[in-house]
Amino acid sequence: MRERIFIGVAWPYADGPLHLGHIAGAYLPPDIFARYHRTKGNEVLMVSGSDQHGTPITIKAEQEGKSPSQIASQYHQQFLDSWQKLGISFDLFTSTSTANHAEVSCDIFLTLLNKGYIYKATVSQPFCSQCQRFLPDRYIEGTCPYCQSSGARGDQCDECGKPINPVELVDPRCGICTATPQFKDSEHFFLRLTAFEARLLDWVKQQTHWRQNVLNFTTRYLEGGLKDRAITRDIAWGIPIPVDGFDGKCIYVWFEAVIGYLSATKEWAKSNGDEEKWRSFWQGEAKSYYFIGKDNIPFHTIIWPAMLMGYDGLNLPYDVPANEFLTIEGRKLSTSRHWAVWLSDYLSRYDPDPLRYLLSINMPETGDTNFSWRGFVHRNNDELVATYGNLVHRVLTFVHRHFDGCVPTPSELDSRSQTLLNKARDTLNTMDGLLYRCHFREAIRTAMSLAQEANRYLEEKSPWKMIKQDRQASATALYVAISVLSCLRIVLYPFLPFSSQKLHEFLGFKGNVGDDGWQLILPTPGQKLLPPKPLFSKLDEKLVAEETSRLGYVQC
RNA sequence: GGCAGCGUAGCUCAGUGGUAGAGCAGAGGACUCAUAAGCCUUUGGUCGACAGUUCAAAUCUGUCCGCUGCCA
Repeated sequence: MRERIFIGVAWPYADGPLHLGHIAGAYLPPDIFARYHRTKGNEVLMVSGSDQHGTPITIKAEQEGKSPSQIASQYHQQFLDSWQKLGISFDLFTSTSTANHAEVSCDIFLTLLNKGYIYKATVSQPFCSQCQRFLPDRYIEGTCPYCQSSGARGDQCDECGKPINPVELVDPRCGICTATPQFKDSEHFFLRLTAFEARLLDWVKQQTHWRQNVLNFTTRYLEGGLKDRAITRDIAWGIPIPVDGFDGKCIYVWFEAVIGYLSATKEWAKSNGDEEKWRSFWQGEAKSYYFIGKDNIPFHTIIWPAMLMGYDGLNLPYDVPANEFLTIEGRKLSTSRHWAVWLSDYLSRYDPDPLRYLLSINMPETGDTNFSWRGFVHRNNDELVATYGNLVHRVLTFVHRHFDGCVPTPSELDSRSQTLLNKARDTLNTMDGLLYRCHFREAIRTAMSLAQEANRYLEEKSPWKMIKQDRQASATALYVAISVLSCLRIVLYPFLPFSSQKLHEFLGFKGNVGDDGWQLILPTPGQKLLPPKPLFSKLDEKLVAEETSRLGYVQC
C-alpha cells in the first residue's frame, strides 16, 4: 500500500553558515528517509526553509551595514547551494519571509486567540532610548549581582553560570550601544500552554515508538509542569501582530517558525497547481516526521503539538527522531570560536558522498558522536574505498577485460551463489525495516556487510583463476557479483545518492537509480556496461593535519 | 542548582540480567581480478569509580567523578 509521508525538517536560522553538526543532526537523516520512501514508491513531501526573523539577524545586519532581509537572503542562497551540492532533496525549501507564511501564521495566531488559547498580559521590558528599541535579555550587559563579574548578560552570567533576570543586573547597559536601558511596560500575547498539559501528557504516553531519549525528555518536561509563554516581542523585523494597537510588535520567532511546516506545505501545493493538496499531508492518512537536533525537542513534542491541538483538525507529529550532537575532534562545536567544520567549506574541496557516508555510519542517533578528520580519512580509505568502491571496481574491470564489458551469461547457480543472492534480498528486507524505524546507522552497516560478503564470495570463487580453467564458472560468479552490485546501488542510494547513480549507469541501467524501486533487479545477460572508473578516491593522510590545523581559525 | 543523556578494546561505536561485541588500526598467513585494495587467522577490555540488590550486573538501585544539552 502506498503511504503518505510528511517530513518536516528544522528551519536553519539565517544569520550564519551551516556546519557539520547541523547536517548530522537534522539534514542528512530526513534526506535518507525521504529517498528511501520515494524509492519504495511512497508519496513523500519534505519541506523546510530558512528562519529569517528575530533580533540576531537585525543585529548582524546593523554590524554589516545591510538590511535584515539582505542578510537573510544571503544565507538563504548559501543554504540552497549547500542542499544542492550535498544532495539534500527538499521538495520545497522556502523561508519565513513569504507572504504565504505570514498569512498562515496569522491564521493560526488569530484562531488560537479566538479560542482563548492566546491571551494578553503586560510585562516589563528593558528599553534602550539611545537605540530606540526594546532589548532581548541577552543583549543587556552589566555586573553580576552574585559574583560581581562585569561581563554578565541579561539572561545569565557566564562567569558564575547563574541565571539572571535583566532587572537584577547591577549597572545595566545596552549590549549594542552601552547606554543605560530603562524598563518600560509593554503589552504582549501569551500562549496558554497550561491548558494543554493533561492532553499532551496523555498523548505523549501513547507514543511508544518514539526514541527513548525523546520520550524521556518530553515526559519529564511535561511532568515538571508547563508555563504559559510569551509569543510576541517588541521588534520590527518579523510578522506584525495581526491585532490593532500593537504597532512595532511582532510574533516571536519560535512561535512562528514551527508554523512554517504547514505554510510550506501550502506553498508547495499552490506551486504544484492544486491549492487543496496540502490537506492530504495534514488531514488525511499521513504520517508526519520531524527531523531536528536534540536542542529542539520541546518545540516539536510539546509546543507545536499544543498549537495543533488548539487549532484542531491537523495531524499531530507521528515521530520526532531527534538526533544528539556531533562533536569536532572531541570538543563541542562553537560557532564563535570557529570550532566547526563549515559545510560550504567542506563542499568546496571534497565530494559529498564521503561526508554522507561518515555522518551516516557515525550518526549521533543514541548519543553524541565525534567527527575527526582522521576518522574521516580512515573511514573513506579503509571502508568506503576499500570495501565498497574496490568491490565495484574489481568486478567491473574484470568484466571489461574478459567479457567485452557485457553482463556474462550465467549457468545454473550453485548453493553458494544462491546464498549470496539470498543475502542480498535479506539486506533489502532488513534495511527496509531499519529505515522505516529511522535506524540509519544500523541500516548502512547492514549494506556494508553485504559488500563485505560479496568480497568473500569473489575470494572463494576466484574468477581470475577460473577464467583459465572454466570460463563458464567464472562467468557465473561475475554475474552473481554484478547482481549484488545492482542490489547495493539501490540500498546505498538513500545514503550515497551520487555514487549510486554512477554505479547505476556503470551497470548499464537507464534513468534515475531512485526510480527502480526497493528491490533486487537482476541484470540482463548481454547488457552493456559502461567503462568503469573508481567510484571514490583515496584521500591523502596529509589532509588530516592540514584540516585539523584550520579548526579554530577559519571562518566561513 | 533542577532535569535528561553519555562514559565499553589504541580509534569510532553496538550491546539493558546469564560465560564481554563489530568495524578500523596492530600482528601473522595464503592469494593477486582490484584504488598495495580484498580474503583467512590473531593480539587487545578489572564495560568511569565505589557501594548495594540478585544464584548471576556492562545491563537494576544508590552515591560520586567526568563530558554534553535543556530549564531556571
